[in-house]
Amino acid sequence: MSTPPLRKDAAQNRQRIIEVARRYVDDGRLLQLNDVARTASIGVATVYRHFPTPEALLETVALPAVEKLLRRAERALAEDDPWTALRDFLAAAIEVLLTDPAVPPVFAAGTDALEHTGDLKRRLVTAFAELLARAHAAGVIDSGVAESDMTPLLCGIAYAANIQSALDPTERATLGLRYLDLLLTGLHRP
Amino acid sequence: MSTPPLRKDAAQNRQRIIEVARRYVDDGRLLQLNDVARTASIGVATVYRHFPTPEALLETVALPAVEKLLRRAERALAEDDPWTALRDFLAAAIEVLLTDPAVPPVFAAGTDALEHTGDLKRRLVTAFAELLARAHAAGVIDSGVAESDMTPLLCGIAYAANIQSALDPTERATLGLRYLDLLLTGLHRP
Amino acid sequence: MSTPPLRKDAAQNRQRIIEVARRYVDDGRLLQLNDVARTASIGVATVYRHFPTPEALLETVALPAVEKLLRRAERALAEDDPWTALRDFLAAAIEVLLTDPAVPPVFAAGTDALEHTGDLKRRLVTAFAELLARAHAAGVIDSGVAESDMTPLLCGIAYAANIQSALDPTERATLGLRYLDLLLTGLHRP
Amino acid sequence: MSTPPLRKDAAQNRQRIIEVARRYVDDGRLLQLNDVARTASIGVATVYRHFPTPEALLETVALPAVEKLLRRAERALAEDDPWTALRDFLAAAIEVLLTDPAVPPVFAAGTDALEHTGDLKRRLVTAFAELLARAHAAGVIDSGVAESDMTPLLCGIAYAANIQSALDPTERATLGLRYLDLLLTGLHRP
DNA sequence: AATGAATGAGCCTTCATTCAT
DNA sequence: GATGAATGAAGGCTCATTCAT
Repeated sequence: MSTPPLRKDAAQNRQRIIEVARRYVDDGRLLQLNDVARTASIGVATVYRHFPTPEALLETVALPAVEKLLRRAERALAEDDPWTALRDFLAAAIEVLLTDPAVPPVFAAGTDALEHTGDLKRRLVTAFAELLARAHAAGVIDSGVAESDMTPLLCGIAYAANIQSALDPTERATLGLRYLDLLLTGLHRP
Repeated sequence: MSTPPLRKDAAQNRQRIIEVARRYVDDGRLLQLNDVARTASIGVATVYRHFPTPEALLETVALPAVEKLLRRAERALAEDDPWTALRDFLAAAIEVLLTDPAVPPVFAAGTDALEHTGDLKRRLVTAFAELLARAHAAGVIDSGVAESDMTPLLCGIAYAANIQSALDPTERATLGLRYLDLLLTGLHRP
Repeated sequence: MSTPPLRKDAAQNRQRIIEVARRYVDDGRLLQLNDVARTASIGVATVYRHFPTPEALLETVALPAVEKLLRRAERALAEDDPWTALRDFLAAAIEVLLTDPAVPPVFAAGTDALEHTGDLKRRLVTAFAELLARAHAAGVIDSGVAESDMTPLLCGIAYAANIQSALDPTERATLGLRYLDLLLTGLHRP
Repeated sequence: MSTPPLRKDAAQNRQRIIEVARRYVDDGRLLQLNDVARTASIGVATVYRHFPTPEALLETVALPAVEKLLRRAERALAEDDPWTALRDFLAAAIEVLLTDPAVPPVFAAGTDALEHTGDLKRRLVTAFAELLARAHAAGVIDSGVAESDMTPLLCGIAYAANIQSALDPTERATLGLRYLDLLLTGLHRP
C-alpha cells in the first residue's frame, strides 16, 4: 500500500532535497527541480525520481504543516462549545497558511500531485464539515456557509494578508487573524 | 500632457494588439508579447514599442474596467446613506474584479507599469477612503477597518471566488458577491 | 560636382545630426543611426538620407580633424629640416588620432564611405610620401620605411595608447607621443 | 584545484565546440555561441554550459598559443645575452599574435573570462619584467620602457600589421616582425 | 539507484532599414 | 523633404526533461 522502505542513502537524499526545497519556499524562490538539485548537490534525475513534479515536492514540503493543522482540527472537535471549536480551527488554519508559505498553493490547487495530500485535505474538510454542522445546529453561524466554502474563504484571507508584501511573515499572520476576525464579526454595524 | 495623437495606422495596430491581448486574458492564457504579436500578425517590435512590458499591455487591457469602477465609486459618493454607498461600491468592485480577469493582477500588483494606472488606483483608494470615513462617522462599520484594507480585502474575496475554477465567470461573480455579503454581515451569529 | 546647396532647414538638420553624433563618438558610444535620430529628435529617414551608413556619418564627424591634420602636413612641408618636418607631422597625427576618437576608425578602414574622405586620406599619404622622400634623401630615416607604412604605424601607436582604457584622453595622447618617440629613437641602446 | 575530469562524451563535445570555434576565429567570423552550436550540431545549452560567454570560448581557443608563448618566454629567460633574450621574446610574441587571430583580442582585453587566462597573462608579464630588468641592467634598452608597456606595444604592432587586410597571415607576420625591428632600431638615423 | 550532460524549444529583446503618411 | 511607425530576422539565454553512463 504505502511506499516500500527506502534504501538508507536514498532516504538521505530525499531528506536533503526536502530541506533544500524548504529553504527555497521560505525565501519565496520558485521551486525548480533543476535548481533544487544543483543546490542540494544531487543529480537532477535523482530529484526527479523522488519528486516527479515541483508540485509533488511542494506538497511534501507542506506536509508537516498540513498534518499539524489536521491535528488542530481534531483537537477542535474535542472542544465542547461549537463556536469556540470552529473559531479555533479557523484561526489555526490562518496561522498555518500564513506561517508556512508552502501551504497556500497546496490548498488553492484544484488537483493534488500526491494522493496523501488529497487524503489530508479531504480529512480536513470532513473535520470542518463536522465543526460547521455543530455550529449550524447551535445556530451560531450564518446558515449560508457551507463545507465547500472552507478552502476559498481561508485561502482568500491568506491571500489578502499576503498582498502586503512589505510586511514580514509574523506581521502578515497577525493581519490575517485580524481579517479572519472581520469575517467572523462582519464589517457592518447596524 | 497625454501622449501625442497616434497616426491612424499606428492607432489601428495598437487597437488590434489590445484586442488580441484581451482574448488572451479572457482565455486565461499568459500574456506574452511575442505571442500576442504573432497572433495579431504584427511585428514583434511594433508590439514592444506600444507596450514595453506585458504588464503595460495588461494594464491597458484592464483600463476600461478600472475606469468604469472609478465611475461607480464616484456615483457611490453621490449616495446619501453611508452604508448603502459603501456597500454598493464594494459590490461593484467585486463584480468588476470577477468579471474582467485583467483587473485582479493589476490591483494586486505593488507597482504599476503605466502612470495612468497608478493614478486611477490612487483615485479609487481616495474615493474608498471617503466612503469609509462617512461610514465610520455614521458608526455603521467596524472601527478597525482602514483605507489600506480595501485592496487586500477586495482581492482576497476575488481570489476566494476564483478558486472555484470549475464555475463560469458569472457564477464566480455571484459567489464573490455572496462572500462579500458574508464579510459585511459576519459569519458569527451570537 | 559637389553636392547642391542644401535647403536651410535641411542644412540645420544635417548640422544637428553631426553634433549629436559627435557627442556619441566622444562618449565612446556606438554610432547607431536610429539612436542618433532619436537623440537628435529628427526622423530616422532624414538621418538616413543625409548619411546612408554609420560610416558616412562617422567620416563626416571626423572630417574637420582630418582636414586639420592635412593642414599640419602642408605646414610641415614648408619646414626646411627634413627630420623636423617629418617628426612634427607624425606628432601632429598622433595627437589628432588620440584627441578625436572619430579619427582612428576612419584611418584604419580599408574602404571609405565618402569620396571626400578618400581624397583627404590620399592627400595625406602624398604629403607623407614627400616628407619621407626628403628624409630618405637626407639620410635621416631608416631606408626600409615606406609610404605605405604611414597608416599602419600611426594607427598602431594610437591603438597601443588606447589600450590603456583607464587613462583619460589627455593622458593617452601623452602616452601616444611617448610611444612615437620610442619608435623614432628605437628601444635598443647598442 | 582544476576542473573535475570530464565525462567522455562531454569531453568530446567540448573538443568539438573548440574546433568549430577555431574555424570561426581563423575565418575572421564573430564568435557567437548560438551560431557555433548550430555549426557544431550541438545543443545551444550545451555550448553555454561549457562556455558561458563568447569570451570564455575565445580564451579557450587562444589558450594553446598563449601557453606556447609562455614557454618561449621561459626559454628566453634561459638565454645569456639580455638583448637577445628580450628581442627573441618580443619576436615570438609578435609571431604568435599574428599567427593566431584568437590571441590579440585576449591580450587587448582588460578583463579575463577565465582565471587561467589571467594567470598566463600575469606570468607572461612577469617574465617580460624580468627580461626587461636584465636589459635595463645591461643598459641595452631605453630606460623609459616599463613592464606595463609590453601589452600596448606588442598589440600595437600586431594591430598595425593587421591593418593590411589584403595580406595573408604569413605576410602579415613578416610585416609585424619588420615593424618590431623598426621599433627596436628606431626610425631615426642621426 | 544515482548521476549530470545534453537537449532544443521557446522566450525576450534589439536593430537596420523601409515605406506609408 | 521630413517623419516615425512598422518590420521581422536574428541574437541572447533559460528551462524542464530525458538518457547515456
